[in-house]
Amino acid sequence: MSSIEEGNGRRPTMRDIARLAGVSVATVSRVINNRAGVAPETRDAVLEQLRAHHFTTNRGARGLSLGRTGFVGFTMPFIRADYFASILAGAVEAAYERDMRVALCATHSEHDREVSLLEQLMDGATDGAIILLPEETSDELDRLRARRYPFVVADPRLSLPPGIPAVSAAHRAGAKAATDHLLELGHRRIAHVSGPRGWVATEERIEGFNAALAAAGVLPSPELVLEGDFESPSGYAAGRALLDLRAPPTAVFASNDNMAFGALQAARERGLSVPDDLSVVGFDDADLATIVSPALTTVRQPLAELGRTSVSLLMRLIEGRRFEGLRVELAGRLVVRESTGPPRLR
Amino acid sequence: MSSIEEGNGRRPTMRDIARLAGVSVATVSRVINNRAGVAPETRDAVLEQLRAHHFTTNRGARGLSLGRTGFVGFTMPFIRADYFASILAGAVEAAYERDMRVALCATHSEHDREVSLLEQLMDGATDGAIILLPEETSDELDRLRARRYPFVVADPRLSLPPGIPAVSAAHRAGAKAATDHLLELGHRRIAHVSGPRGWVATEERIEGFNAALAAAGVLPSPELVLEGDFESPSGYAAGRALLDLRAPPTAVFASNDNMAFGALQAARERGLSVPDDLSVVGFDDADLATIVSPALTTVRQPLAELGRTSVSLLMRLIEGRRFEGLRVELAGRLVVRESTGPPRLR
DNA sequence: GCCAATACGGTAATCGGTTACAGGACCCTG
DNA sequence: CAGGGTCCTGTAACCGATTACCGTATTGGC
Repeated sequence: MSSIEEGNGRRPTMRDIARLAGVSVATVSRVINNRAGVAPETRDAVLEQLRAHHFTTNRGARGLSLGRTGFVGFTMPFIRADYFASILAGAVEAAYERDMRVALCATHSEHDREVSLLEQLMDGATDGAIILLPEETSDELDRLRARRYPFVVADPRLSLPPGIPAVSAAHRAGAKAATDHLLELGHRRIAHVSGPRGWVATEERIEGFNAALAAAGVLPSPELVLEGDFESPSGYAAGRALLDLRAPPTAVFASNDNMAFGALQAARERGLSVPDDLSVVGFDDADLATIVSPALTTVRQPLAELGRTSVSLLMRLIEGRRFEGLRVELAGRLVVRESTGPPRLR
Repeated sequence: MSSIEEGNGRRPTMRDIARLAGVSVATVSRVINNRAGVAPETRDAVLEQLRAHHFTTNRGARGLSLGRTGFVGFTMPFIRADYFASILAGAVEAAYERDMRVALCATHSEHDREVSLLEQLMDGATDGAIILLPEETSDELDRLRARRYPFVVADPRLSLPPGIPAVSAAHRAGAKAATDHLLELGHRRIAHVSGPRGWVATEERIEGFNAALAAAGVLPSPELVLEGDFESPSGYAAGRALLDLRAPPTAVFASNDNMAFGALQAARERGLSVPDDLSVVGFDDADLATIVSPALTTVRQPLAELGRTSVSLLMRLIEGRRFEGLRVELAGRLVVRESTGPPRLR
């Protein structure tokens, strides 16, 4: 076939193509970028060479010229199948549609590592970044913003200073919907297994939980609110503790699915039937929620959408105007499955 | 504080630093890259400016100069399933240790898209790529290799032409271990729910399954081998079909955990007890395997290790010598949990 | 006091694109 | 046929780093 790149392994450059087509690099560039002002025959000649030699434009070089890299950074504490992967998937999808790539970094929840990753992302390697569940303090985020590096916080862990763009889920509304559902079924002793205290997600979900109880005229009992860490074992432990109470709850609202699974397991161990003896509601709607038995009633978080929205917000930041205090909150919705039902009559 | 980048948002360049420190760019470069031949005072002066202005070197420009981008591409069909997430996590980790970034692409199992992604990765945007479960035909992969773009196939879907570096799991050995386990427990009517026929993983696991049976002197019965698609519903369907047989199996070895979960569900529906009435073994050791009840006996695949190994192989390709026909196979191991036991006496 | 060796540090080309600007060819009009 | 447009195309200066090569001090030896 041709000889430029088949044999010697060197990718053809625009200059190669220009020489072969007997034109200048400027013309080749015009053809590649579909700019007007090139005679049809010239265009065809160039296109032919481009195709014959499998030319693709060197992103790095283009980035240098344009001051854009075509990369979006994405830092996350962990890469896992559940929550994180869903958000990531949405972000990758949205980036692809905009002809951007996603540069991935896992921080392992180490603060120093995340900070240094951000430094590295800013190395002109990316045009901006999405920081999922940031480990940074508000101060650090503020400083980052002062440096004019475009970034968006996805699902902030702690509450953020104003002026930092963030995308999060509607924790309060979701928690309220979950609790309302249990109340409507007739439950009155409803427990809550929360996430780590202090996190935005935790506090707002507790608020939603309490708001629902208050609206229904149910007095909250502190003994029914236990703190977990969003991992399954903590849900299991909380479940056991709750079932050991003199007056155990008839329903549990867990702040995420993982902990709900743990609670389910605790109930199963006691030989309790779900939902007859205990109703369980989760939060997230992880893949597992439908696979587990009984299938979990849960608040569906629009995780992929969260990723997508983060990218679209970020692109707006990158492309131009700055926004002050831009916040997006995405609504979830309750998905009722098999793990909730009316309390057993006593 | 300083004035270069705080106010106007432009990142300082080496030229800025050089001017501020009263030296040339060459000297700044020498300092940055820790090269010898710079007087201590000069070095200090430069370092001071570097720090004062938060200089970080522009990766894109450095990439252009050096012909290296510091990016490794990673294409995968999906991000969600935990199989993928685990491998990705390993790869990101390994890349980080080598000061590389991972550029992520999800193909959604669309062949055209994957091919075009590879084109894009080769845009000088990455130094090489890892292709997980490639959609490409062997021909296409061969052509890719002819272009001298370094890449490694992780967990090949179809069997690969020689000369293409690949990292895969020890399917045969894993399947044999799983089947041996069931045989040792005393099972003789053992069913297998396979993956899609033609896939390397499927065929090799079937081979391992058959090898174990043969070694134990058990005649294989074709009616006990059903084809699934690695998704949970297909395992459920297969489970129902198997239990409908005149002489149902006492044990099922599913080619992955998802299908094993489906089989578990089918057994539960029939009111059968696992493992007393039916033993079930999976393959993968997904997160869910320990959460589900009874906890699933399964073959643990070293998924994160698969990602790590892929990166390390890729780096060797990128850094230099070519290897012909480099193949790595990673061993898994059987994890015995609660879903397997001796067959009920008849 | 002179010369060579050595240590530093600067100049400029380069990587592969983009693009402002200049300039040539051609056609049309008066 | 001169002058003015229009249309196409080329030249060359960037983008921000790396680095081969060359020039200049400084120093030490004799």
